[in-house]
Amino acid sequence: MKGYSQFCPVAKGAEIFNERWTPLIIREMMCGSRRFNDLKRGNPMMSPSLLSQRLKFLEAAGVVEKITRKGETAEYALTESGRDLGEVVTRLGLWGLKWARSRLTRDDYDPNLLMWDIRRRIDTSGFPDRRVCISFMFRDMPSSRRAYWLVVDDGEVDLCMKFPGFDVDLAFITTSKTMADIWMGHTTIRKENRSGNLTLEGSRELKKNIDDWFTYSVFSDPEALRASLS
Amino acid sequence: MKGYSQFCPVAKGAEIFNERWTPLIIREMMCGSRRFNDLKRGNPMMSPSLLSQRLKFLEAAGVVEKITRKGETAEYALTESGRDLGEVVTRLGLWGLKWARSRLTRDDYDPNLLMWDIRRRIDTSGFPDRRVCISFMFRDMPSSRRAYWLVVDDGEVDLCMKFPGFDVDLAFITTSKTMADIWMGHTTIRKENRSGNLTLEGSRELKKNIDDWFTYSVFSDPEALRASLS
DNA sequence: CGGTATCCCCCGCGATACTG
DNA sequence: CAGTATCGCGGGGGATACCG
Repeated sequence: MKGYSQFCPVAKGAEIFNERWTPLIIREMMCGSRRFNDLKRGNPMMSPSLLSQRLKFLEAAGVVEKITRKGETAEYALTESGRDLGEVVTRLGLWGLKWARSRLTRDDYDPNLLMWDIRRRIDTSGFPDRRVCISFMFRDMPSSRRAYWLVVDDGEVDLCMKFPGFDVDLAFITTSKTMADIWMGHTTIRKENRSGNLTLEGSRELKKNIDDWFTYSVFSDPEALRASLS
Repeated sequence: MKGYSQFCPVAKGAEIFNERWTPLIIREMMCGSRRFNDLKRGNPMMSPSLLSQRLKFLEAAGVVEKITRKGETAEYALTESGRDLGEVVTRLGLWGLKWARSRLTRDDYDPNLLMWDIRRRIDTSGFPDRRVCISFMFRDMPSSRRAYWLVVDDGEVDLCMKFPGFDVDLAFITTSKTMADIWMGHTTIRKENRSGNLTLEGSRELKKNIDDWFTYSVFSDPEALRASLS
């Protein structure tokens, strides 16, 4: 993007922040993604060349640093400047949550992204010492994005888009919109379960403890999120 | 800008906020501009058609409202949503002030914009009950943007780019960069006056009271600005 | 003054392929 | 897995003219 030819700090900030995709790259990093393909996965519609270009620009702008250790794959991290900018991203998100919810379209409810988000925040600390498989079935989606499996093993959570071949311990059966609304904290698992929009099938134990291991989006509690900002 | 196809509130916010020029339009409104040409003057590099387009978009997004009173010229104002978004703009500015200052280029020091900003914040309450004319001469600028006059009369401040024909009560003689640095609070009038980067010629009275009527940018006091945010 | 209409260029960026 | 290379188009947006 060309500059604004203004000395105003808002203009100088916008020259960096207002590039397309930039807030979403920073958000992804704040959520813990450090590798190229993780960043890409969090932004599936972004082409790799554009992501590469943006990362270089943000690096030059002092927002991101690339860490290359020999033998290891490169990682990207926010600098102090980047973490500061991350607070702007969060506040933009809080604004979006409050004022732009009505602009959500069907296209926005992509289960790929939703599952990628959910996967990241599964709390495995209370899980049994064996492999656990949790399936998600989105009735409203075409076969290509209808079914997902989270495989929890030894504290690791893997997201599969093909049946991994393991017994399913718990199945979520719902729509992508209901699941996204749950994830965003606009409703709860228990409420949607009771109303019939969400069916849970499988382990009683996992169902009982669901509030312990199924962690909602950080935006599900706006007050707490806002309070966490400086 | 096409959307991101993401339900994430950051993405929905960015679909509105991250359009080119949008933060600067909102900043301009926060500073009190309400009419089309005032908004345009605060963003001289923006074409009128694009400004018109953006205003329509922001109106549709619920950020701006257009107020049309018959017989009067249309005005634009921030809605509650827009004022909320204004806080994001301010925080982006605070970030830019802290982390993007080094990216300032010569192009950014446009005296037109600087004078437009200064004009807006002259405090006329302590001025005498007669017309006062204050000139600004930027030594480093070509003739087209070398000289400006602020004419204060009856509490109104007019910005002239041609000599208005009035006696000059006080003259600022400096460079655009020094004046911008003063305006942004990176230095002060007195300091630059002493060091010789700024020459003040004219009324002793106006010089003595200069801290009363020459108001710096809101960004000159970041702590106070931050404290003013919710 | 307060915009709209038009034209056209350029480049951002999406798509795809490919490479180490 | 971690990117780079290439290509082509679409439309964003800059410039200018014009209208009510």
